Amino acid sequence: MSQGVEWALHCTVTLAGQPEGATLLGRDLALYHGVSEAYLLKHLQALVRAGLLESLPGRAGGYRLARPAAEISVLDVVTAIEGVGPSFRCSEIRRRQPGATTEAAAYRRPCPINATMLAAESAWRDVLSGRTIADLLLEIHRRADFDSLVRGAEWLSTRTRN
Amino acid sequence: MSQGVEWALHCTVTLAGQPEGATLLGRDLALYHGVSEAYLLKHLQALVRAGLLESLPGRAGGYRLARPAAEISVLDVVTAIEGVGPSFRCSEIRRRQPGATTEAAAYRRPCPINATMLAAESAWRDVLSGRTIADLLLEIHRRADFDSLVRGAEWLSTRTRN
DNA sequence: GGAGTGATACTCGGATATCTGGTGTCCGAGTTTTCGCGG
DNA sequence: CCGCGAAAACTCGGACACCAGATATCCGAGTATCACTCC
Repeated sequence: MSQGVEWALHCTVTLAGQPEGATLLGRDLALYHGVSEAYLLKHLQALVRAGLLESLPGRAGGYRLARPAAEISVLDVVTAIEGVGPSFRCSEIRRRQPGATTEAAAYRRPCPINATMLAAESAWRDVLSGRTIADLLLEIHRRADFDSLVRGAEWLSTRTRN
Repeated sequence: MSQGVEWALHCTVTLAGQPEGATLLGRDLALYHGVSEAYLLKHLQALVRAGLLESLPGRAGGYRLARPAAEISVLDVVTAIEGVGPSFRCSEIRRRQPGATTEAAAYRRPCPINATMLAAESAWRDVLSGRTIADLLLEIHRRADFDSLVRGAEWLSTRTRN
């Protein structure tokens, strides 16, 4: 799985902790998390395309959530980065084995191997779609070291726009 | 996810359908599934290293299951090919954000983001570990086209060894 | 002083290099078979 | 005819190229700001 997923999730949670309507620069998000700015922009771009973030262009630009954090699931962020397709892709090799029939009707049901893998991915998705960014933000506020949290919030507050 | 996982699963199921103790050549497994022989060997090798298959060297060589199909889970095969590590890897970027404490005690708990991803992967693993190769073989025998099944079995029977 | 206007500075967006891991292939190590030879 | 032995044939195992996708980066499109000018 791409490293960008982690960055995207942290950035989304960070933006969720900002005041309503406020924006943060991609540059500051990169600085805050200690990652490459140019590369992070590429991932933020993907989040914008997926409709999770809003980007304001121009000099007073920045990023902010496109909808409430409680309505953005972790799965939304993951699929925005990784793509929507299943990671396991069945190439239907059963049709190539000797003696296999050519009738399409025999292959309407997915082969059990594929079905199993898809079921596993479905379970994976269920967990991720059951957790929202708002949940993560709340959890972090509860679990994190208090002083670190305050200092981080202070650092961000000096960069918040609007 | 690697294409080799699909090949490995099909080969393992195929071997599970063979008589007790009988072997099949890697070459025949490749022919049967219509895939590259040399590349398939690479994956079979991984299954042997993982202790799922047994390989007999020499002229009378071949592959067979190292233990009963009912004791080989789908997860075993997948991890043999893909590796045991989680696909999501947390780089602990929370420690790099401004104002973060350096005390290790604050980071004993995994960050909620990582915890969520790990929980999802755990659910994924649970599904795969709950399904055995024997289950898949039974399911295939039930669902597959009967004639194709018979012809496939005949083709294999001429190549079975021992 | 206020409004209009052009230049400017700054931000995001897509197009462009680089590199790691999956994909694909090959030849050598090792074992069984087989053929030949001798008893 | 039977036992023995060496050579051969065949199989798996690990080492070696190749390529797609992730990684990393840069420059251009677009907009709010700002300074300057004019009324």
